Amino acid sequence: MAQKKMHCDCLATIKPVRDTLDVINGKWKLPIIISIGVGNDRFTDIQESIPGITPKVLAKELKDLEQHKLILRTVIDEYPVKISYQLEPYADTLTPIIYALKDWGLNHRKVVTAE
Amino acid sequence: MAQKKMHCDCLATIKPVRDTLDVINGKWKLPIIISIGVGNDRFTDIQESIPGITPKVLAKELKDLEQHKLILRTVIDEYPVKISYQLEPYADTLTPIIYALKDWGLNHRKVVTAE
DNA sequence: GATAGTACTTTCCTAAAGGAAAGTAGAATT
DNA sequence: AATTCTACTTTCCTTTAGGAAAGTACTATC
Repeated sequence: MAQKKMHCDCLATIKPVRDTLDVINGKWKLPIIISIGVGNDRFTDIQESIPGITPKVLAKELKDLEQHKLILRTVIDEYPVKISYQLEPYADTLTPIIYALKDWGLNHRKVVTAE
Repeated sequence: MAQKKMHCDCLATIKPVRDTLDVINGKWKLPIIISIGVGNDRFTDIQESIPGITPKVLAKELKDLEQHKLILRTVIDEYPVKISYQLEPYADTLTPIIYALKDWGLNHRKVVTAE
């Protein structure tokens, strides 16, 4: 028998984790979802609520998130024309992830500053 | 008074989330932690357990994770010299994040294939 | 002296992410 | 005709991530 030392299989966890990372990867997608979730529905408000984001990056990420059915873009036909961004209900399923990341980040800051 | 329309403040959430993302960003760090956590402690085993990873990328990410005190690198002085990678206890604090990402990924696959 | 085994490193390359600064579009107001 | 407002777009550039293929270092065994 070709008995080899085998690595332990962990694909059952790695694969879904990577599926998720493919959707919410990068520096900006979760911050944008958080910002919209908290009530910022206009391009400029979202931009101002996220330090360091440029309009180019914001526009690109908003398109990505729209394609992933996480946010909804609505044109409001007033003067001047406004655009409203809202979370799709599906975006709420990201809440546990956001809280897990927030909690870890808060604790990590304590750990790092305690050093 | 210079009353402006104000964006809603969400920095209390965005900042810790970004702190976390700074540590576990990229395609490979969480898969590596999962692999080591499940029992793969050797370079080659970790490499084989994560589809698509190259030795160069694995070596770099292992160094990053070691610097962040998430894994421990131990030299075993046998012949041939072996290296053992283990999770630091601190890496266990990432478990809630990993499960949240795994659960979301599993559900997302259902959602996407149902379309 | 050659070979094997483990854990990488090196080189070279492409693609994607990110950023600064300025510009544009379309309609209403002055 | 010029200005204002919102929501972007455009250009140009730098940085980072990722990947393929081959090579290296060390030591023990044959």
